[in-house]
Amino acid sequence: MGTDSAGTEQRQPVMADVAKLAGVSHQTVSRVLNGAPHVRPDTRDRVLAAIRELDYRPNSAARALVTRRSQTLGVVSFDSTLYGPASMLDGIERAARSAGYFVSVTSLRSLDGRSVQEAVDRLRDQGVEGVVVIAPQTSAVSAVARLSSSVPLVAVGSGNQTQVPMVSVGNRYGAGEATGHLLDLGHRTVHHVAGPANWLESQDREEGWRLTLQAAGAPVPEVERGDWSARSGYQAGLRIAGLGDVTAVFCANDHMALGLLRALHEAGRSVPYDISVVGFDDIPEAAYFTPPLTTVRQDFGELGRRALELLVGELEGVAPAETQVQIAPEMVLRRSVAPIGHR
Amino acid sequence: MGTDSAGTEQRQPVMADVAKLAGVSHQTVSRVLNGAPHVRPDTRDRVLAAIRELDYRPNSAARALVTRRSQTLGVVSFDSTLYGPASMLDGIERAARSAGYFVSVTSLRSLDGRSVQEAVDRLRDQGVEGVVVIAPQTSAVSAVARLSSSVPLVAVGSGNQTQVPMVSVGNRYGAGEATGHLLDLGHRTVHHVAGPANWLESQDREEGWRLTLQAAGAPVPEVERGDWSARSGYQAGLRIAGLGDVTAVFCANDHMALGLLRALHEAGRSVPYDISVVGFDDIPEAAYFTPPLTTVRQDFGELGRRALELLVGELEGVAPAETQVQIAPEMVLRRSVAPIGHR
DNA sequence: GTGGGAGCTGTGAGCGCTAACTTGGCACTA
DNA sequence: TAGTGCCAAGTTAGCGCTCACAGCTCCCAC
Repeated sequence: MGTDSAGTEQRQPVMADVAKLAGVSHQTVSRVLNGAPHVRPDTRDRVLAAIRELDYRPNSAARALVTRRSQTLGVVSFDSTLYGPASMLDGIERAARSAGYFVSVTSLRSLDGRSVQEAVDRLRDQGVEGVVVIAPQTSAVSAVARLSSSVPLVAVGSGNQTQVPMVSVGNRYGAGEATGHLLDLGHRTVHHVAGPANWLESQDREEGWRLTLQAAGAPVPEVERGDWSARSGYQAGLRIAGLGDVTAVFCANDHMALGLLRALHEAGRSVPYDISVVGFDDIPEAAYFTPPLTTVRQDFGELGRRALELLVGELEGVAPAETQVQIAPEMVLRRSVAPIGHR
Repeated sequence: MGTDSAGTEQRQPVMADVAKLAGVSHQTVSRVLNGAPHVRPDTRDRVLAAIRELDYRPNSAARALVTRRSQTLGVVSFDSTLYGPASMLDGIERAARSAGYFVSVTSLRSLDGRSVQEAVDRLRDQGVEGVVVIAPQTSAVSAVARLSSSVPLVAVGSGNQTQVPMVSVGNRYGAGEATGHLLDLGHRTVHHVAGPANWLESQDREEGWRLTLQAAGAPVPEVERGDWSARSGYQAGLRIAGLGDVTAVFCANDHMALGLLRALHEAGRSVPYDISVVGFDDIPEAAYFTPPLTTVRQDFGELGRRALELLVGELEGVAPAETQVQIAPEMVLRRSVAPIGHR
């Protein structure tokens, strides 16, 4: 306790302190802070100087309380260790920052509807203004669709779940391109290592593959199913190597393709001379697999950015031009594919 | 505008609404919400029922304003697209949630001190109670050290920067193990593909490698330097393949090892028969490289968890047992190494 | 009885900010 | 000179919550 009646306590300065130092009212300080008009330049300068001198920081809780805006968005992610979700999160965060929002994240371990609901509730309790859900499992999407939520929400993933604004990649298209490319090279048919059955991306890629085969009159082989991991791709590869008549494989992601490559190598099958392999995602490492992997590139960062754009549009009352955004993937040709019979 | 004077407006219920419905004062509602003692069971039940009926959610801004606690922690990450940072973020988020905190993230694109300062300031403006910095560059660490910040802060990365609480991996130790293992196998020396010179992890791994060679009296070859990417490992690999007398290479991470493997393969050098290769990290895919990669495993999730533990300890006034936590990495043996002369 | 300590609940103030309104001054017009 | 309008401030009232402090009831010891 200082001798001065004002005290010299060691507490954070508040707006009133700035006002006193600058010789104005707290409201004028607020005006300066918020860029309101009708403040004389020299008054503004005095206020700014006082702010600097005291190292004053506005209290965000107080502001949020009165404006009812937290400037914070929530992101629910499934497994942010995976390359895809991590990249989307990164894209979302960057876009959010440049739009003036903070980003609060929460990860899901389990993918049932209840845990999605819980995650969104948690975020909502924190006061987020909107939520992006990165949860591309069918269960999660349907959970999102019937989410009893008063918070604006955008999903990123695949699916034609029109109840919820959504941005996704043209998985069906990309898978079709990959499959078509292999058929064009003379392969009689194309085998498929699919992702988990409950992921929308798996379903769409599988469908794209299947429809393309059917359209070309090619036989549709039984699907091998993995879980996105290299390990599961390896196991699928061992089974495929045992089949004997396989000349082309389309994997639903690059990690599984890596495992497949490994299994084929161990089984003494040469890629691409015996078997051509195509992946999906184009992770940065795909160009350095043995052999370099032909794959379908999707821009995860862009996906995240577009999702955020959609959400911010909704929040700030801009008419939602489209609530279903689709981003086209693009084939990247590398040495893991060859025409049939090429040796 | 209802006929009732109370109105039937469509606004979020507040504590007073719950209190009125339950026939108690707002303070009693608060007590129930915060688990305070001296509330009669049936009163508590009435309040709980009212909360459920109105779907009441406490306003976190109001609570934060009065308690001066936001229940939010900040994370500054460098490139959350990379496997390491993404995994740490994941570990941090999970640990934070179970400790009752929210997590707000912000990504750095550039790594100079100023942008670290900005990121921390931004988080602080948002009202976070503490910050974890995942920024393993020397520049970032020194920036953190002299950060003019009134927020508790923990760094995760390497280094002996004792001014800041820090949790890191025994990079020197791990690199020494890897190098020693290769020497034990009869290799005359071990080449090294290092990470960026300004990353602490690079520096420590390089030092571990160098000291081990020197201790064994082995010659210390010139270092090849990459940037963690498979691409840079590939380029280093091309150079190493041109050297001719190399029999063992230790790469500072698995992605560069992947590129190296690719380059050696293209150059017609067999791994492990001509050249043994060891990586660092043990990313999930390392077991499926061609050949499967011997590497040094570090548990990123654990790293994140420990960092958060340290931070929460600091926040909640627990005596900081240790402010410098070190986690031991562990070698994982796979087929990319062989004794010298083995064929 | 009556004082007093528990157990339970209510009252009032105030966290730091913004929104809405009010006030005072000055220039320009009629 | 009075009236109008605009600019540049100041004043007041909350936002929804928690904290500190009263009360009130009940029960038991003396």
